Amino acid sequence: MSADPARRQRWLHPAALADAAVAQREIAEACEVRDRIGPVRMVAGADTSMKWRDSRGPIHAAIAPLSWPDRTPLPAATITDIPPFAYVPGYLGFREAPALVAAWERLPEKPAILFVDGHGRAHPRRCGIATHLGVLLDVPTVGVAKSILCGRIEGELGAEPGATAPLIDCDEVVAMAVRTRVRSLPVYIGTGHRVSLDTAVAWVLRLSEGRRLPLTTRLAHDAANAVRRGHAGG
DNA sequence: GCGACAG
DNA sequence: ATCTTGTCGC
Repeated sequence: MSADPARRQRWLHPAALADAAVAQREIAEACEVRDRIGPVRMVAGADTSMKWRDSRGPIHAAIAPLSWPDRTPLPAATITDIPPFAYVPGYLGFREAPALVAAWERLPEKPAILFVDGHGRAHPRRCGIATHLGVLLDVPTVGVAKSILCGRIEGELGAEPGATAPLIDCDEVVAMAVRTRVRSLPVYIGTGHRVSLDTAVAWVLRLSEGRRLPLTTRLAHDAANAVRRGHAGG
């Protein structure tokens, strides 16, 4: 898609953890922080679901599309896969991206922007799962995370919906803490790939609809859970 | 060395 | 991420 097969293989299935860190730095280098988005007639959310305390069991991935601007949910593309290893903070992409890439390939039509559950550049090596997936697919992605992996909020975050405060790591703005709903914890929005930070925040706000998480995330979460519950032993 | 740590 | 029940508020 965006790289030669050998490099792509290392970006998706690194041989060891040390190779994974190298791959993440390469992906971060390939990541584009400026807007490069086509006509938006469809957007989508990406999420995975798994059994409680079974970090090595099967993961169920879903990509849930939504027509734009009418916001009509379209059939989700799903797949069940066995992750290569248990969850390790900082390496989420290697665990979930293979299944999400497979789900993406099952979509009859490709969305213009993909909203991913997790961070974009707000990662120690600037390679959260949103960036990881975006570069692999060469698709515009936005990271929507519910908690911080690294960095700290600069200043005070207002209480009104729409209020923002930068998330800074090593003197670099890596994401925005955004209040999407009154009296709710903030959400951390970041560039995944080919979407600027301002554009990412604007899109999440217009998809929030008075809830903490954007509609795309909610639909993907529901679709992934539905697959898990319909799965043997789910 | 110790604590922190997306999903 | 995940389980489960209840409770509070618009």
